[in-house]
Amino acid sequence: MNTKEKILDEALTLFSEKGYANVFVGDIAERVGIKAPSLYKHYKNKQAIFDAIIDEMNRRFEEQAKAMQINGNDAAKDAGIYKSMSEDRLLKLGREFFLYYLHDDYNRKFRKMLTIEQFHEKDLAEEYSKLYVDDPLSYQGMLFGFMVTAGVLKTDNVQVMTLHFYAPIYFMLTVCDRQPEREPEMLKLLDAHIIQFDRLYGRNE
Amino acid sequence: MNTKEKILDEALTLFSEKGYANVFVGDIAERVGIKAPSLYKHYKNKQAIFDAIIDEMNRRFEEQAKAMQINGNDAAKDAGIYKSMSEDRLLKLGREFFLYYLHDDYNRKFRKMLTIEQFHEKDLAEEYSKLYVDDPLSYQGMLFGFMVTAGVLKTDNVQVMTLHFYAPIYFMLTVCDRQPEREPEMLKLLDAHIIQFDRLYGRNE
DNA sequence: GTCTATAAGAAGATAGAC
DNA sequence: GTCTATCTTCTTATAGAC
Repeated sequence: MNTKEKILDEALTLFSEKGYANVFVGDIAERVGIKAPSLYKHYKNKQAIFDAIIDEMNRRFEEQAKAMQINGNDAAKDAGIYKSMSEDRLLKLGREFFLYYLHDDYNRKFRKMLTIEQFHEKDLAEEYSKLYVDDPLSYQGMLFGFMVTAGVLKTDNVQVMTLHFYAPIYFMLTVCDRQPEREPEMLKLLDAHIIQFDRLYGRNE
Repeated sequence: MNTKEKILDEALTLFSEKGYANVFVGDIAERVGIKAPSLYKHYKNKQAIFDAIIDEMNRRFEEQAKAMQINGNDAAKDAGIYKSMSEDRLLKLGREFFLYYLHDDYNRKFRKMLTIEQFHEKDLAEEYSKLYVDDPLSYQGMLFGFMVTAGVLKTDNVQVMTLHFYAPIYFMLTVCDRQPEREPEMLKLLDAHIIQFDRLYGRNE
């Protein structure tokens, strides 16, 4: 990793812990292993570092979204994989999603940074809602739509069913972001949530 | 309202919009209608204002919690009010809870302030989780426990049922805090959520 | 690209008159 | 209790040598 990338990396770490205003250019420089003035050879000013983080994370999320869309569309053609969607498989999927979002450094730090900065600018509020409200509901809603078609889930309101699946997961994610020591407790609750979800919405044949 | 109270009030408003670090003592003073140095006759320093907000809000929440506990216990003795808990009544209760938390100035501003500051100190993380995770789950879990006993709701896991009711409400609350223009959309979704919740968990006799 | 030195300005807080 | 004036410290950012 070159210096310019390392600056973004360390800045993200600090912003996610203290928020933009409480991080000083000198703090970032120290972590990178340079002095504050050297940092201005890489970025015009402190705000430019923040903006570069947003741009870089947007790039990554778009890349990821594209990959998921392809997966989703491929899966749609093969309804068989949904027909065989047992409770165990739903559990595995839920846990993987949860643990990935929780433990992936970029995801966790960026989410925490946006949590702190979401009220500061309209753009950031929209970014937060896109990433943690609308995109997940839309993507998971699509998958659940397939499952309803395939007959493994049953509902007359896919949107609310998706909300019932995702909102508790989001809720537990925010608890772990705030209090990482509660992760074991939340993992247990996550399993109980998915099992109950499957019993409520599954065909249970 | 005297000056000392007005300082707390204006500080809370500013902290909830910009976060502690982005609010300057002069900003608070200006809103109160005095100059910055005068403010130091009322509070030792900026941090003392923040601490006083926390203390004052804790006092209010404890007061409120005490009142709710009394209501809850009284209600427990009168199981009849749960037996007659129709879908319409559940809807009304859900909406009232949601709109109160969303529109009550102290609630909304304090929640936003804690959202911004939750990662800054362990105490604040615990405060946030107490107010918006554990206390609501515990209180609503108690009410739902009564309803299960009364036979209007049916489940073998009250904890997860409570999570299924509360997490979507919390989720929609955070959306409205971030993007108040989405309130109508969220109110519609709230109704759909509660109706579906009632159909999933209600006895539907 | 990194450093030291330093300018420029902001923000918290105090002193002391009224 | 409020004000003006001021101090001190911190922070961003630039200048210019290496």
